[in-house]
Amino acid sequence: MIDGRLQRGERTRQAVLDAAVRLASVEGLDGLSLARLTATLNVSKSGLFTHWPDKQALQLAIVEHARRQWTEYIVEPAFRAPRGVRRLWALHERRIDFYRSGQLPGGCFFGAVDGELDDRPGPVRDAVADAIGSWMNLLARLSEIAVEVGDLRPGTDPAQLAFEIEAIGSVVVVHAHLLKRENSYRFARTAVLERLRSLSTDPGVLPKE
Amino acid sequence: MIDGRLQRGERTRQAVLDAAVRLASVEGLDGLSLARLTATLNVSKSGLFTHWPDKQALQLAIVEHARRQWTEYIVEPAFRAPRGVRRLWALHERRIDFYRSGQLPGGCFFGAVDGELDDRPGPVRDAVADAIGSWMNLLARLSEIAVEVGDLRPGTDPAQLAFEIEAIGSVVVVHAHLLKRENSYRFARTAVLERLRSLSTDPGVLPKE
DNA sequence: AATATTAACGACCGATCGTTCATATTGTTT
DNA sequence: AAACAATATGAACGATCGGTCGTTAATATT
Repeated sequence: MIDGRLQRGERTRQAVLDAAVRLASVEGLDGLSLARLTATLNVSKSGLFTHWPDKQALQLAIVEHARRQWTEYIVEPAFRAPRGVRRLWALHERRIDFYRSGQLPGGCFFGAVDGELDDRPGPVRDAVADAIGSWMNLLARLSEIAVEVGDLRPGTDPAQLAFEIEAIGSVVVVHAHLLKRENSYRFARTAVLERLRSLSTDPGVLPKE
Repeated sequence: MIDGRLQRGERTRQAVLDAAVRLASVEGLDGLSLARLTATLNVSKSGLFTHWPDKQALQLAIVEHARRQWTEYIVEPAFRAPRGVRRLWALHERRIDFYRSGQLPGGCFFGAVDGELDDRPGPVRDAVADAIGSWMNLLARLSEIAVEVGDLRPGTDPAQLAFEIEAIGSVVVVHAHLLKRENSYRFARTAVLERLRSLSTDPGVLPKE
């Protein structure tokens, strides 16, 4: 038995979070004002406080929502690739495709908010740092596994490789949106692909380009 | 003969811009409010309008100021290194040192503002895009020269290499400040150094680590 | 049918935003 | 000394910010 009232609330909540992540990918989390958020929705400003006690709680929910989207669109599909270097590559490829698909108008939620939270302590900052930290750990762990299964040469530093992949992946948004350089997506593919091939024991398992 | 009034104004202007770049490296350009900017200075909020007609004009001046600092602290010193791959490396090294030195509390002005201006048209956005675009062109040009003088292997794509160096350089701020990972600076050094060595005709001209 | 519960709203609050303006202060020119 | 020019200020403005409150609509429970 389903309570129609709770159902209605849940529907609204998801609609707000969807719009919020989209908006925040452009304006950031602080730049996002409640009035402008509700402007494009069938929700009043005071209606937001039915679901979240204050703006900070909403911001935390937004971060959580963006994180779920990231997992759903990028991490989970990549895990359909076989273990080792191919899974690592799939992760990067999915990410670039996600950016290029224009799913979020600003390109990337985390890219839009990381700059404004750098040195501003608080729960929101911690939540974003935790999300990005987990992503980094995932990259490092998959790199480690790729070494263990023999795809990548022994001696390869997983943390170093994770750092490099993340660098290439994160800079592409700025270059594509701010500098309007469409070739950024290709550069980002090439950079990581060549790097992985150079570390691979058998480059043949990776695509040619 | 110097007009003491103009002198005074110029002194104030520089003090404001210095503080503004520092503050904006943490809060961004929009997050920066005039009241908070003047709070730490001996200037009233209305006093700002003596020097700039509105906030946007001030923001443009701030971008210009940050750009001058970037040139002064990073580009010019790097040009004391000999032409070729060593100059390219010096550029990256100076940049990482600038970040690590903590000259700006937020680490990097452009890193703090690029996310919030991604898709928001206007003169400020254009100014930031122009600054970063020039920097990219410099990286690409120095890469090109490094190929021409024979330091880097022929066939090296300067734009691709510039993209990779910029990626490594820009991500280090987020990792050091948001994730508080001190090893980011070392990762960023190693990544570019190894990349350049792998492309060099004579890796001996580059430092070992 | 009467009562609780949940979702959502409009009106309003104090604080802060960027901005204007009349005025004061300081330094230069005549 | 008088007139002028540049710098800087405090008080106030309308707009917008995040947030509160009393009320209504819809659904569920008794």
